[in-house]
Amino acid sequence: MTDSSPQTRKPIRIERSRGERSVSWNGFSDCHTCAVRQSALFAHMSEADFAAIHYPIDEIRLRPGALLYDNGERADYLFTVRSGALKIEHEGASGQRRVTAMMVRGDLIGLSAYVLGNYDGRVVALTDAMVCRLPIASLRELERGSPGFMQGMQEKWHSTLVLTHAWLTDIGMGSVRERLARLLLRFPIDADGATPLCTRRELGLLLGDVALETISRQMTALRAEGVLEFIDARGRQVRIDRDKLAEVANLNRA
Amino acid sequence: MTDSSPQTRKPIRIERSRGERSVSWNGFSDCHTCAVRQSALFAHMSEADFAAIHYPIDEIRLRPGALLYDNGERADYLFTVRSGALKIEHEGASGQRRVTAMMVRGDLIGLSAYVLGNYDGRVVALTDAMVCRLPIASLRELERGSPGFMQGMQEKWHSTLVLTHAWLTDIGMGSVRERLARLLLRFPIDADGATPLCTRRELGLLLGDVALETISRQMTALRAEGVLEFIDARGRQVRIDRDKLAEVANLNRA
DNA sequence: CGGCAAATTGAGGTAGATCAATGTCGGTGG
DNA sequence: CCACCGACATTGATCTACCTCAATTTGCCG
Repeated sequence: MTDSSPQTRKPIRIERSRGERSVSWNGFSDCHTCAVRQSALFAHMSEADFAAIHYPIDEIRLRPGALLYDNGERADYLFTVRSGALKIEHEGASGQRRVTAMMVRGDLIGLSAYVLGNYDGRVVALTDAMVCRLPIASLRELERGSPGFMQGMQEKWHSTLVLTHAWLTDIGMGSVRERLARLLLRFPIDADGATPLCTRRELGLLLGDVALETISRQMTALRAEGVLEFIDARGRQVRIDRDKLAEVANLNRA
Repeated sequence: MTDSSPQTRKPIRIERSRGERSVSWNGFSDCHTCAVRQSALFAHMSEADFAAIHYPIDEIRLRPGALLYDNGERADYLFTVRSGALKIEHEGASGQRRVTAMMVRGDLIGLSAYVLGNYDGRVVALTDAMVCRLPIASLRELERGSPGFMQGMQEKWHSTLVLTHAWLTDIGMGSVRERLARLLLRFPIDADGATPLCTRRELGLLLGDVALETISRQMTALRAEGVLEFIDARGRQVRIDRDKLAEVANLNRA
């Protein structure tokens, strides 16, 4: 509908490398055809509202281990996840890190920055991932323009809280075996039915400081039971028998 | 300033007994002299705004174990804590309960109900506690009337999130000894310098399903070390050497 | 006084941590 | 192409923090 001032669309190279792991700009998002648009922030926005965004929405590719943002950084963008998985970490008073959520397709990242102006927590990619980068300035425009926006924002905010609570109970309680099962079920499946994972060490951290050896043992056990099939020899990509795995995950209190 | 329509102030007996444990109405809150008013929702509200509340703010006394509200109940009130301690519980997909926060003096309870209309989670008193009951209808009036209100609400909301994250890291990670130490430090101290606690079982649940025997052993150990002094014979009330206890709590990663 | 709920204390079992060795893949440089 | 390397995974052998089961004690309340 409107011309989204194409001249502002200069391709920005985001360079925030972390060893060889990197974050890179990947092109402009075609929001109109994006499946995520339905589930994300814009669910009940009209096409007209949507077209009124005068800033470009970039698409960013993250490799495993890449840092999307760190705690306290000045925030100009929010993000929605298109593919892959990322973790949100928060730091305790005495320096301990704790994962408070895992974000997948459709989830909105960085929401509290909309209120605070700075990012709260730390976001790292677990697998290869794609995110869309939404300029906060655009969102503020929308807030002025469209009436239902702020309510949608609040709902989204609330659902973030719910997400965290679900994470806590699912991932924080029970035997390692159960919790690992629940965690694996949260990883997104790609087109060919495979599930790309992160390192065993990282899986252990996601479960809240579980030794990587313990994870390894549980993984091999699950493979032996036919719940997992290793695609990659290292078991970085697996095929999951979701019914069986759900069974394992549900062995909790009556 | 305004007449707060005293005729609406009929003393309501709240009866929601739970065995002998009960919730009871205790009188009308004198908000103007309430120390909590500073830290709570009304921090930057003018006296005039405040006087414009046309519903009574009741004060409620809760005995240990009393249920303030349960998940899914229709919500007409928010609460602020005047004294004592309460826990917030959330239920996981497979029925496990997990404590997601402990609320003490000045904390605001039930905030998400302001958006949803129903309570999210379950709130139970850990010790004797007093809370103020704020009619949501009043808050909506304020939202219309005073401009800074909604922002204050969002900040409060955000700080709730931060509280939960702090809880997670402090209480969810490390040895039982450390975590117990951090938990004890969170209990409020009453006028005479004593700290009323809850049962060992309950302490175990707060730490996320720790056996009550383990708690008992740790408590006696801490007493033997002179970190705690038991006032009550049963150790339901203790005097805490906060420096020593903080030391115990900080034995974490370098 | 009897009865009940909470706390303590002991003994033994177990999930998971820790230490250590080996195996395997993927890359990088000669 | 091979040789080497570093990161990751596996596997085994202990070790230990914590759970579980069980007995006993101690208030507290009708």
